[in-house]
Amino acid sequence: MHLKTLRNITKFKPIERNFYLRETIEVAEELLGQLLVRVIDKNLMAVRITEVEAYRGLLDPASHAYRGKEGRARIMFGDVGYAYVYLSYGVHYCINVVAKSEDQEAGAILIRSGEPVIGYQFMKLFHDREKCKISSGPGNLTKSLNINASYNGYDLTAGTELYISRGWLNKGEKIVSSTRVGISRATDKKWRFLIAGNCTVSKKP
DNA sequence: GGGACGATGTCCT
DNA sequence: GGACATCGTCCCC
Repeated sequence: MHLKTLRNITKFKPIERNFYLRETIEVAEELLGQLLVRVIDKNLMAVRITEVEAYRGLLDPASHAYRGKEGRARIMFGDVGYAYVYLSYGVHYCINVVAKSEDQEAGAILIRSGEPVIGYQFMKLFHDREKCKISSGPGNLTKSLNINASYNGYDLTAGTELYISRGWLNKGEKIVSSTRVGISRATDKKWRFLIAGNCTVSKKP
């Protein structure tokens, strides 16, 4: 990251809860460029979010919330700004942030990829990869930031061990949408958003 | 109770 | 491009 940009960030302050109290898809798009901040024993790490997917509620067949609130996705029916973390394929953790308008019963955004901006060397202790690959894809992202199931239900607005803070979009960066990755239902919905051309995006649209 | 199946990543050919 | 690791959840028998 450029020093100029770093100077503009006076403090890593979590984004307020109201940011997430809007239509899931709208929040998803605006999450691009924001910072996912991780603090472990006074070590600071942050990635700039480059790829996300919106998952809605009872009307989205691809969503874990599709079958109702009595399953693993019950967090998605709760208050906004909290993390929904689940184990994928028995191997990888994936992290979502709950976001929905007051009209929506459920909704969350899967954070798929990020670009390391702070603490890359520390991240490598958890996942030793080059910068473009270390947080590319939902499983790699959680591995590089040492996020596991204990963060399911964690408040991402508290500003403690894990939170989201204001970031930036670089000049000329464009946001594009595409269909979501790895799903077998509702494959027509273009609810994946990414920063075009960024090397950390997991699968080019 | 049991089996199929993932919002994936890696390694092999 | 394909096999497979690996386990929680869900759905059906």
